[in-house]
Amino acid sequence: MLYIEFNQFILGVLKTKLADKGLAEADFANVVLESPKDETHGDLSTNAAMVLAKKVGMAPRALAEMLVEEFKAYPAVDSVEIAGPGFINFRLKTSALIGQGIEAVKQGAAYGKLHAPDARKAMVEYVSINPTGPIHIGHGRNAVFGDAIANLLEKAGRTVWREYLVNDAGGQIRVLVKSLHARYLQLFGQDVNVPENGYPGEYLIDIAQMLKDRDGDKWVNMTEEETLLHELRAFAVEACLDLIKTDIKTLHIEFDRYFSEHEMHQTSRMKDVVKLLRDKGLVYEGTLPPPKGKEVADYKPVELTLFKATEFGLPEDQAIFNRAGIPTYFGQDIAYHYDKLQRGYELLVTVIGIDQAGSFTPLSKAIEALTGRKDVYHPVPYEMVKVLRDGQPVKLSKRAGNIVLLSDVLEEVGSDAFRFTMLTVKPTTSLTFDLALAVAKTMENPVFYVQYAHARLCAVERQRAELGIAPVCLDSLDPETKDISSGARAVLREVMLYPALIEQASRALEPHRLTFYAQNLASKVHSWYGAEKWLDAANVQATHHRLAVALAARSVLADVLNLCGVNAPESM
RNA sequence: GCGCCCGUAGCUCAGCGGAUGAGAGCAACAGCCUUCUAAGCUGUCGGUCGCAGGUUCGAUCCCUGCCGGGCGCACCA
Repeated sequence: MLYIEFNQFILGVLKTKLADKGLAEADFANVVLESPKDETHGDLSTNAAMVLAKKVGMAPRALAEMLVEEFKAYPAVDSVEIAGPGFINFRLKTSALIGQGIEAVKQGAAYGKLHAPDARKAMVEYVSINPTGPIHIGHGRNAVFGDAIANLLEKAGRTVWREYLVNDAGGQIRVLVKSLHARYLQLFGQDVNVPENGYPGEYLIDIAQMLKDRDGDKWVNMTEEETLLHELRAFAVEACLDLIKTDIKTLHIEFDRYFSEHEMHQTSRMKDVVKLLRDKGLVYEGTLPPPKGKEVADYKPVELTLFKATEFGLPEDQAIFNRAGIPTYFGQDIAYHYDKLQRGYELLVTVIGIDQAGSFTPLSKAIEALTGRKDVYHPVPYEMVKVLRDGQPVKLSKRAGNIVLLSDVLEEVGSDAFRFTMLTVKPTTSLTFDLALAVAKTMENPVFYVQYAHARLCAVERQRAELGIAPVCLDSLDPETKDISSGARAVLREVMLYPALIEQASRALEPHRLTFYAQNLASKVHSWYGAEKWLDAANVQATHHRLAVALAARSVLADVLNLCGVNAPESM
């Protein structure tokens, strides 16, 4: 792939030419080869001279001058210019771009696939919502991002494992069972309310009915909470998880594993990790000060097992076990992540709500302590989704029972529109989802713009056959052809940049760049489509050159949509 | 009080660990279908990048302090 090879060539030149300047590997880390914002500045541009000038002890432009001749020697380079404060701008030969187009068509889905810079196995953990009810729209954002990140990492050449943590061991399950039991009793005509802090959602009525169908009145006279918990836990969790899995499936997401917290606690992970941290002097028995900013009437200092988060500059230490000796959420988390490490994963990505920032920060420190590395744990925080219904904000609360269900939204706008829309905004921007607008705006949703481009490219191929024009033979194309218009060249330029997108987006774990690239490429396609007629039975050779470009665009467009988890339709 | 996120065109948002005259989509306005899908194309309009300092040859981007919005803050999840 041209971009990758050229990038390596540039780094090679830099290292050779500046070998005696005492530069370290790290100095080259900031050197980037990118497409200039302004296309009149060429096809690619590097900041190398500016980034390295200071270390080398030369003025940026002078350093650039020194390097230009070497760069000119690269076969695909047509011309090199030094611009502004010291940018080195490259214009590539159109024949080289055509070569990239041909490569893209030939390689298909393999085009843009990279070899990971290091072989560490990656695990992406996402969704992971508690199995206490259906998914709401905010979790949908998590699901879409996690899945796209996993796709991206795979495309970048990593081995990726997708996992959902089923938190079936905490106190919320106890509450769930109590709520379910109340609904169950209601089915038998008893005047019982769902507990104050329980789950009032109507889905539990259906689940209670399933329980009644299965067990009849077996639990009507059972009041022993522990027995109910023991007997109904698995049933309740499974039923709720089924609701979640249905939505996950609608989004075309598949996990490699639903990891059960409950099962993990049958192993010694918890004990082991605490011992490890204790041996490092990071775990001790102590008390926590009263919480700030929030009145707690019944605060009493109690001796707990604590993780020394303050050692890492955090304001408070973190409890690993509560006063009853049961692992806290944080405690479970370090055990779970220790488990991931034990399974051989060394790149741990977790898509997690920003409201849990307080929990993933100490966790990152614990993982740092366990591995001695800072680049193992990568939380991807995302802002909550705010929902407008009839112009009014909807308070998202599972407890209040007025959540906006993902399944409802998907029914209204479809998986493609939902996934693409979620990926058009970076995760740390809070997103307002206007339900009325989502339906009404369907036609102006950018996903249709991109899909339409793909459909057009397919339509042209069908038209070709109808006109009796022979299919394109890639090996007989002439790279030096003059049949490539500026519109077609612009498309090829995007195709050439696709590997750069994969490289950069995967490194930054930023899948929203995929949708921006897709819109950009689609825009170039539509623009070219309007500017020039592609099919011309009287000039088959020129037609073939144009069709080759169209095929390349189609292949890349399909691939980038695939990474987003969005369909690439052949017709619309 | 502390912590995390955000504040860029009327609206929704990009701007990839600093740099070549601030971008896209939508909305508004003006054009383009006897010719490959007009769910499209072409053009116009539109921003003192929340405010104030600082670092630099240069800041939307980095640092500090404000202002505004969202979220979180024991042994809840």
